[in-house]
Amino acid sequence: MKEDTNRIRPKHAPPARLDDKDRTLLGLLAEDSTRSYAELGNLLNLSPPAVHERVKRLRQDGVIKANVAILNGAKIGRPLLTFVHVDTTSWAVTRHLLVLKELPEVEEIHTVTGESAMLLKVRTRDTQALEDLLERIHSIEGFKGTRSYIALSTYLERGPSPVASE
Amino acid sequence: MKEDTNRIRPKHAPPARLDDKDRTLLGLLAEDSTRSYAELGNLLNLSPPAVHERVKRLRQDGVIKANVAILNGAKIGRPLLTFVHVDTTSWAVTRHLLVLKELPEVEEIHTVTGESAMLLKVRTRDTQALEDLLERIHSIEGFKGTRSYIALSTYLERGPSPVASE
DNA sequence: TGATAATGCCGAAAGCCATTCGGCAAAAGC
DNA sequence: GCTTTTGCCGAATGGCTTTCGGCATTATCA
Repeated sequence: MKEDTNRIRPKHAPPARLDDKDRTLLGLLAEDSTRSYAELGNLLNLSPPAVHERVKRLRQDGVIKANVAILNGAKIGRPLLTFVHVDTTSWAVTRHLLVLKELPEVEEIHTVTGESAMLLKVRTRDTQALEDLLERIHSIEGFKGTRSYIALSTYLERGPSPVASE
Repeated sequence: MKEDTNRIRPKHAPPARLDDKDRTLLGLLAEDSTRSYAELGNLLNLSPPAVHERVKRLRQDGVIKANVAILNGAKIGRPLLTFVHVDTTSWAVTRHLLVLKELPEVEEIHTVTGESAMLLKVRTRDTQALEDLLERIHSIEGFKGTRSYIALSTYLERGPSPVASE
């Protein structure tokens, strides 16, 4: 199954064993990963090497997937955020949507429950660029239609946070 | 307008002037922010201090909003990703939704076009936790109902990428 | 066009910080 | 009860960030 290579399925990722220090550490890093191990150590009552070992372990276990810079969509020329529900004639067609991964304006691709098969999160320069993208999607065989929801204001946007307790 | 403090509106963030090196630099950092200035300098044909100055400027200009660790939702006890469309009786009610910002399972809050006023991205431990959240939303006055779309598989999930050219 | 200011870069140096290592204590396994 | 494992610390090292002075190029303005 070549198509499954880059798929993220919950069943493939059993929860890791984390203690309270791990969880607060993850919360701190999910908020700001530029903090030094010394600073984190102060907040956790640990020495810098101890914090380092925990981070290293969390990385190896795949709990920390990556460290990335969060860019301001508007300031990099993509002020328009849109959620696109994609209707298909059959589930097999969803495979063809993976070509959209190569497009820089496409940020998320999910298969979802409900009346449409897939959900996209896309960020474009303007409505024209959104239209171009929708045109491209409709050109692929097996697509019935799309429903787009344009984000007017964004009040919160962050990544996954660790649960408070075990 | 106290309520606008944390709102992100495109009109408040005019695009920054970026050259090609800025864009490739942003692309690299959005992908992996652990790269050293020496490594980035090699890729950009710049010295480490030059890269540092650019990153510093991009941070000050708000182009780089933050550096964060991306956590594996499944491994931190939140395997269930759901998009929730929230219907309200009036637009004013959307203000009340901001209390949801405090909940760790809520990752995104947007006002959107279309039949419902708001769109949430939430990540919970299980369907029970999702139900608790929906119950909480419905308990707030002014809400008509919700439509939830559970993510079955996630094929792509990343942040904003800079545009290819000016 | 020519003087001046501003920008962006480099190389060198300083200092902080990540990273490694040895050793220890507590917990877990047998 | 002994052994193994785990997690932590303190010290030391090396790499990297960060600062600084100076230079070249470009922009500004007369």
